[in-house]
Amino acid sequence: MLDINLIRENPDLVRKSLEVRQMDVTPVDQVLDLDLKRRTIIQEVETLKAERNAGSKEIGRAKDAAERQAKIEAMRAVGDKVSALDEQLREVEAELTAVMSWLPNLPSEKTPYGVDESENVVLKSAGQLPEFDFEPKPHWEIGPALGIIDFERGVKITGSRFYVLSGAGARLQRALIAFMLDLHIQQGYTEKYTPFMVKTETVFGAGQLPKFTDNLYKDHEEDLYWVPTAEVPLTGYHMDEILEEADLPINYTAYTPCFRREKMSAGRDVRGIKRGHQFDKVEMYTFCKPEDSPAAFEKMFADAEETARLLGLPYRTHQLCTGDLGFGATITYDLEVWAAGCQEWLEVSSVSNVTDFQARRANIRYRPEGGGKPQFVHTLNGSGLGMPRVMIAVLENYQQADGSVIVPKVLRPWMGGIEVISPM
RNA sequence: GGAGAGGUCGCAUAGCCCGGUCUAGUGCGCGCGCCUGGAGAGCGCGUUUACCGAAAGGUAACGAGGGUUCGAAUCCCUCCCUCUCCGCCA
Repeated sequence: MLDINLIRENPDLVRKSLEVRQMDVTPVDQVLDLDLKRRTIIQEVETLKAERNAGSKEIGRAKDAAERQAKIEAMRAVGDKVSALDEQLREVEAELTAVMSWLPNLPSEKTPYGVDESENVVLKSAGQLPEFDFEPKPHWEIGPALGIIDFERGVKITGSRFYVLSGAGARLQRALIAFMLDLHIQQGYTEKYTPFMVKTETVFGAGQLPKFTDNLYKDHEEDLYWVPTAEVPLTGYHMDEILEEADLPINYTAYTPCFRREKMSAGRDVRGIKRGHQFDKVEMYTFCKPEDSPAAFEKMFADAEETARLLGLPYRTHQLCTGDLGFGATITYDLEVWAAGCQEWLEVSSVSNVTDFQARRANIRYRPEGGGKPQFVHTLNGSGLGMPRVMIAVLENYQQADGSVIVPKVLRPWMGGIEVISPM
């Protein structure tokens, strides 16, 4: 959510931000209009309420019955006006919130202009692309051949885009999760195990509602959503709280499965495990003071990079341009790892500085040391790498001519002595 | 899922039966000051948040949302949560 004061005082800045995101600017005028209506009604209704409060007190003190009755009649009239205006105010405020909740965050001045993802800026490449003296296979061949990915069973149990990991494959994923969590803990994050189902307010706070309704799974009976990312419950963790400045920054890491309907991407990336309705991910999340968020952003991205580096995966990084920037983000770096089999760079991490956008929605503030008004915190989120895609890269880059796959050294502590995954 | 109890200003509580003097008393905690060689005790003052307003000031919030009323922490309804017991269950 944007600051209504900012929109009121600097509407051109907000229009500009919508333009660079290639979005329609008319909501800005709607907001200005509704905001004016709102404030007009508030002034009117609050004057009447003050009158009613004073009048009601007099009634309490009034001795003369006739005078008292007259006053009651008068106040009843005032009360009716108040009710009518309150109703109007509710409507205007609901409308205002509705429009506001669709406005994206303002891009940072450090985010380069661009129309769409083709204009994202390359930051760097790191690591050596693996070389093979044979034709490297895609994971959808490696996995089934090794008996560690079972597409048919997934489809049988649930439907298309679902799969089962078996034996060393399932274990490999568990190793990845454990490796990442332990690494992030070393990097200064506190592990959280959160609910995987959350209520509407929580999804709204993280900025996934109302815009991404179509991508969420929902239990309509209980009015609960399945988390599309750990970012959602981690944002909600401090919802409606006032944190102490001394406690900031707060860094969390969490493993969760992620559930996405992906209606919009139907038909894309259907082969293999690249894009499913359910996938596992380890997330990093930070709450900090506004002035600290640029540095926290660089740190979090460095932490994501370290994850790829330790796994020995060649990667490259991008900065998203304004046209490709996510809804709540002001600035985003993406990290892609190379997958030798499908010959593709796979996006495995996206780190964003969300500034106070989620903090406003979720009402997360901190009290400055030495007192003063509570301020909104800044929040940042980043994937500590999405599991299936990292798994793809590991399987495809570490494959050998005989069809076996070498287990990266950093994962071996969790593999129970398995150094090479061989056909069963 | 059933029965009962309860949710009030950081914490603990009073107020609710009998609606107005209650944004709300008290204790603890916390902050500032006095006192003291210093500390403690003691004393004094202060100690939620949001919104509207240039300001003065005003409005709102006693789990949430509705209702009754001139007026609701207080009465009525719905929902949520916590605790105790029962049922069921990994």
